[in-house]
Amino acid sequence: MRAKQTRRVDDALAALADPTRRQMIDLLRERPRRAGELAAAFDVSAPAVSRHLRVLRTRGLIEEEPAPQDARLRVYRLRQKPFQDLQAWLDEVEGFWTEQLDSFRALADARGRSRRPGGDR
Amino acid sequence: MRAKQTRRVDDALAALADPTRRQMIDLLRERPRRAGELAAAFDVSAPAVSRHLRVLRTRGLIEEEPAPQDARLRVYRLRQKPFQDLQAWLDEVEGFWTEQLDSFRALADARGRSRRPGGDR
DNA sequence: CAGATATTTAACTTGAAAGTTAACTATCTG
DNA sequence: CAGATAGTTAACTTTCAAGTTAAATATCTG
Repeated sequence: MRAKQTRRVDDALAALADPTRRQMIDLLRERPRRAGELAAAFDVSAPAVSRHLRVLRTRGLIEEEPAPQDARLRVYRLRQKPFQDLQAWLDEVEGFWTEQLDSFRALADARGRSRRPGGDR
Repeated sequence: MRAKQTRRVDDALAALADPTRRQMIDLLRERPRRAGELAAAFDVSAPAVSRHLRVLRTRGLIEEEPAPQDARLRVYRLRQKPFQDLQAWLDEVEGFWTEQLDSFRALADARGRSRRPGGDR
């Protein structure tokens, strides 16, 4: 039913697992940027940055296009879809609290959260 | 000043990077579960599951408490905060499209998106 | 054309992550 | 108490991600 979506969420999460890539997203969130701009922002070598960008691209989080004025430069920008997918997944997870917590937390609070009169399960 | 929040988002993303852990969240989303229940759901050994749970716990995504009736059992449940933090971060990222894309894309489209025809994407 | 610039690919090293089996701890049950 | 059950920790192996430097590719500039 949602195997493909699940796959995309996993892709996005895998891509975002590395803090450097996470920060790259934060930079690209402000505006599209060239590879060199990003490389300057992080204290790692250019090849390392290049590989991070490749990961982000193959996982679908960003897209690349050559800069119009100078074809040596490559400009990277965010793609929307994976972030939408992530949000959709998080909304599902949030259901845990909106659906269940009402009844559950009411019960938990009622019994003081650490005591154990038989309640759940 | 959101260094601490950034840290938490990185923690959450690191914890969710592994697809097995991602699926564990999906199971815990339905209801709190024991370690053994989760182990049964995944085709890996119990120690492997135990370690995944530890990662999820130390990164703050779940919490553990002994089951009331049988202290051998440990019940794991989702914690809300990291997911809220993630959503907050995603909302920031989404700003890219709502704030900037309007003007940016309008401009890009207006000038034909690049000097070359066709190749794009 | 020669040299500089931007970025990627290649080749390699290293550290950590994830899996395994075996052993340990704690708790329950007859 | 003896044995079973639930789960974790220990010790080890293997795979892989991320970093590095060096070389390659492509494009711009004088």
